[in-house]
This record gives sequence, C-alpha cells and structure tokens, in this order.
Amino acid sequence: MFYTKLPGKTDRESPAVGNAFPGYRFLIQAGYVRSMGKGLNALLPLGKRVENRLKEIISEEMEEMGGMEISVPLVSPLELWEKTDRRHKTEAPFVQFKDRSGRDMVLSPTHEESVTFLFKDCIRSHKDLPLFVYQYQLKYRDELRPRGGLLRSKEFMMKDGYSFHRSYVELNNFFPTIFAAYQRIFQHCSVPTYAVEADSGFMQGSRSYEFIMSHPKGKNLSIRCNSCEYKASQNIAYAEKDAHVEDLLPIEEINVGAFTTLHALQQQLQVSMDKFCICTLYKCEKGLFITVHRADSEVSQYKLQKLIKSCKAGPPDSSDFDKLGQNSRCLSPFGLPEDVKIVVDDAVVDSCNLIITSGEPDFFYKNVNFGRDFDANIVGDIVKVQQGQSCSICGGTLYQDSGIELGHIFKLDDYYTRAMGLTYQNLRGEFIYPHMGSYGIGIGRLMEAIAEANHDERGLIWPYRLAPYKCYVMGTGKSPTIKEFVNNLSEKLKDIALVDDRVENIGTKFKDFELLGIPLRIVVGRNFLEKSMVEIYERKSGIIKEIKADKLMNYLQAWMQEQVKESRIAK
RNA sequence: CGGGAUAUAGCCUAGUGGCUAAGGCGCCUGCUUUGGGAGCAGGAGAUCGCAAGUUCGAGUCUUGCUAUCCCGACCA
Repeated sequence: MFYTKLPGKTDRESPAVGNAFPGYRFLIQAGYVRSMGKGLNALLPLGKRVENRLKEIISEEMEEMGGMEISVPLVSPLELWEKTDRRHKTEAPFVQFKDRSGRDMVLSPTHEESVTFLFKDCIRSHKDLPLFVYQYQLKYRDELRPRGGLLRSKEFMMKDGYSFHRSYVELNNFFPTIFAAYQRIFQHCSVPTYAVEADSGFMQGSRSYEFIMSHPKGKNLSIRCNSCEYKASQNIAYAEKDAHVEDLLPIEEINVGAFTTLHALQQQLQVSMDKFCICTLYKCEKGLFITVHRADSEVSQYKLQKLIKSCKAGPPDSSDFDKLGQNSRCLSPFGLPEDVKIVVDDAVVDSCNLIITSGEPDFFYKNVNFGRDFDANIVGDIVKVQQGQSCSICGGTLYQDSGIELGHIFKLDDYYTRAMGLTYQNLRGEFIYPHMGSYGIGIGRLMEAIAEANHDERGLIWPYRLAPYKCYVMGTGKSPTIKEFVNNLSEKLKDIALVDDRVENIGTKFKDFELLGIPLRIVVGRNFLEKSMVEIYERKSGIIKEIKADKLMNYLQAWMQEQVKESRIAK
C-alpha cells in the first residue's frame, strides 16, 4: 500500500479535542479515526484495518470455544422490548421511529431480545443445546452524555455473544470458559485488565463480571482488596462495617441553633463523624423513601434501588418535601406520614447512641438507637464502600480504583427465554426455559484503550497483531535504483507494508512513522547504493540494525514468525 | 436535563468597537534539498457557527438559537 493513496493524512499538531486521552488524540492525529459529531466516529482506512485485526483476534477465541458467528438486524420492533419489559425498566437510551406502515421500531441498544426471538424457533429439543453464537453489530444508544472519543459513543460496534443452556448449572459451568477467553483476548490486545463482580442492572439476570483496564481518568470505579483477590464494581462492593457497641443512653433533644454544615456541628459537639446519621429523600415509581445512613458513608443509588426493587430511584421534587411536612435541611425518620418508607443502612442498626435530625429546624436528637427510638420498613446495605474499609473476606484493606470497562459478561438466567416464551423439551418431554448468558466487548472502546495503553510521547505503538501494516518502507534520495528496489519490495510485501512514497524530507517521514505506530521501519537509504545494506528499526524496542538487502525478505519472514509466536498466549 | 466554557480557512491559533480579518501548519505550481517536520519564489483557500439587536461603524458588545468541549445521573 502506498501512503499517498491513503485518505486522511497525519496532522502535525495535536487535535483540539478537549482533554481527551492521548491515545485518542493520536488516533485522530495519525488518521485512524475522525469524529463526525458528538458520539459519532468514523473509521478511516487505517482505523478500519485495526478494527478488522481486532475482530480476527476475538473471532479466533469465539470459534475456539465453539461459537458461531451470526448477524441480527440493528433495527428491531419495539414489541420485543415490551415482551421483556425492558422498555420501561430504565430511562433506556432508545431511539424509536415508525416505519412506513406505522409500526414502532427501535435502533437496538443491545440485542438480547433479537437473538432470543431468532432462536425461539430454532431451539426445540435438549439436543439443540448448549448453543453459543456471537456477532459484530452496531449498537445505538442515545447516551445522556457521550464522552471521551471512542470510549462512549452513541453508535458503536460491539462483539456480542449469547449462549443458551439446558440449566443454570450448565450456564455456570460455561462461565469459566468465556471468562478465560476474555482474559486471553485482552492479553492479545496488550491491554492489562482485571475482572470485577458487577451489577447486571438493565441487562437483568443474576451475576456479571466486568473487565476493567485500570486508568486514572477512567469513569468506572471498582473496589479492590490489597491482600486477597476480592474485586467488585463499586455499585455492588461490600465491606466490613464497624459497629460501636456501648451502653444505650437515654435520648436527648439538643438545640444546635442555626448550624451551617455537619462538619461545623461535628466540631461544635466534639464527636466523630460516624456518630451522625444522614437522612435523604428519594423518589421512585413506588413512592417516597427516606434513607438513613451513617455520616462516614454515602448512599449507593444502585444498592438502594436493588433493595427497594425499583429501577429509577432519584432525587425528589420540592413539592415532595411539603408532603412530609419537613424541609430538606432537617429530614428525619421521626413523625413521617405512613406512606413514606424508611430504609436504614445496617451500619446504623449496629451502632449505638447516634445523633440525628429531629424533623424540627434547629433541633437534633442525641443518643438515638435503632429499634428503641425509631424503626425501619427495610434494613440493608445501602452505602458505598469507602477507601480504607476492611475486606469482609480476609480483613485486608480495601481501596478504590478507577478504570475503563472493556467487556462485560452476564448470567442472564432464564429472564429472556421466559419473557419471550423460548422453551425446549427435556428427556421427559417437559418444556423448560433455557438459561442464557450474554457477553459483550466494545470494539471502538477497546481500540482506544489499546491506543491508550500502547503509546509514547511520539505516537502510537501497535501490538504486532493489531498493526494496520506490519512494516513501513521508505527510500531516501532520488536514486532510481533505490526507487526501483522500494517498488519491488512493495510488490513482494503487498498488504504487509505501507510504503511511504511521498517526496518529503526524511524527518517528516520518520515523525509520521512514529505517530502511526507501525511495528517495523525499513529504510532504503545511505548505505544501499554502495554497500547494499538496508536499515531495520523496531518501533517498540528501538532496536536498529542494518542487513544485506538480499537477505531482507528472509529476515522479514523470520521476524514476522517471531512476532506471531510472541503474541501467542499459552492456553 | 442541570452547571460551566467555547465557536475565526482542512488543522492549530492571534485579533483590546475603527483601514482590505493576521500568522503558522497543511494544500497547489516551479526550482532546490533528502538521515530527523529543510529552503526560495509564487498561488488558492473565510459569507469570522446561525439569526436578530445596539452603534456612524460589530469577528469584538447584547439577546435568542445551533453545535462542540468540560463537570453530574447512564454504559461496552
């Protein structure tokens, strides 16, 4: 391939894209990717080639475990989403439209419905199971806030896999296989990842694992233990909560005057933060909820939603406070109307002699004890794990890590098959709902993560298998002999090489080679005419050497074999 | 949707109410140059995001719209 034929040349200057990750800046600057508007990205030929390499790596792993590639349409009828009730489960980013006949359609944000519907007719017998299929298909999510280049686009390519099993046990046994395959895929891509237990949320089902690449600017928060293997998404992470057992003291009312902040009050009363309780009002389709938690923690909306079995608990309107007869500054579990539910964090239950708002301005209660002084409708874990809390498995110290979520695998159980009436007949002729798993990798996001994990200050450094071209060939000077040699080489190497045929200064070409991140540079230059030597330079290692021109093809073959061998991962 | 910021040529930017909107990169033509974004000469490229308003005069001030970027809820 000749460089002059490529549309989308390199830019000398870094693009003005806010504080995007360096990896994304290089992808734009080097001509791999171009933004077509908020959350919409185009791939130029170089970017498309990387995407294809990624698909090869992923497909290899999928096929290895018996996966078969399929394709279901991007568009699906809305009625499928009504069957599984997901349409109303969240503020899902659906883009809906009516087709010519007035039928409601959606641009699918994910394809569980479509795939389940597809196999409703194909799966009839226990002999048809297990089944594992995967596809590469666009997803469209009208995200509230797309961000970070390819990290969260509205439209993005996803590898999504779906498996159907005769039972939960069978699904469960399949999980380690897919788990290991995902780990190998990310290893092949040279992105360091770790897996965390996560919440399946909108996807339904029981269990899920996210594959996270640690990154200081990542938006995905995980909790990890410094001494055992415990890793969990912050949404579901749990920790040891220290209780303070002491003798119960009689409740007292204290006048705090016009206190400003809890911290000020804490200073004034000279007690530690974990002695205070904070009350917060939430609203959802089931009504109003007041949460009570200790001030040394904060509410996890995820956990709250799970506990109260709602999907959209959120902040209340000001009119909701009027219904309580309390204002937002002195919310209290005391003297509430019947229909407001009280949700209490279990740490509050286990703590003694707490300080809490009374419901009246300026007054707090001291020495309040759960069970004696107030009660709850629901008790459970509703707070986020804080940095430094103890691991409830090993007692080690927990810390928070931010990262980018690259893949997510879900145990969906029989949620979809049940909702859509997909059954098979077992040996006894009974109709059974298969258990499903679903497995996603965001291709664009992965590409950016790879760029982010594999670059230096000069540009990208593609892992061998992902490089759009394996080597970059350039000649110097005007010698027709050199030109002829380069042209011959180009002919022989075909698709493997990107030949820089520009009439440009050598510095320009060197800079662009470094920006593009192609693994190997071949310069036919100063020592060619007299000594028949060409120069070989490895982008990653910086190793530079000269070899005889007539040995070049042999050298390249050996080098490529070596690279493939190195990138192969022991199973 | 809430809060903040920005919008000038393909890219990066300057432009403090006043003359024909400035520079660099890139692009085109010619010559020169070929081991680290080289040089010389010439050239093309802008309805200054859109629409109103204030003013003798608006890229610059005001308002509205639109788009983009950043911060929150959401996600692969």
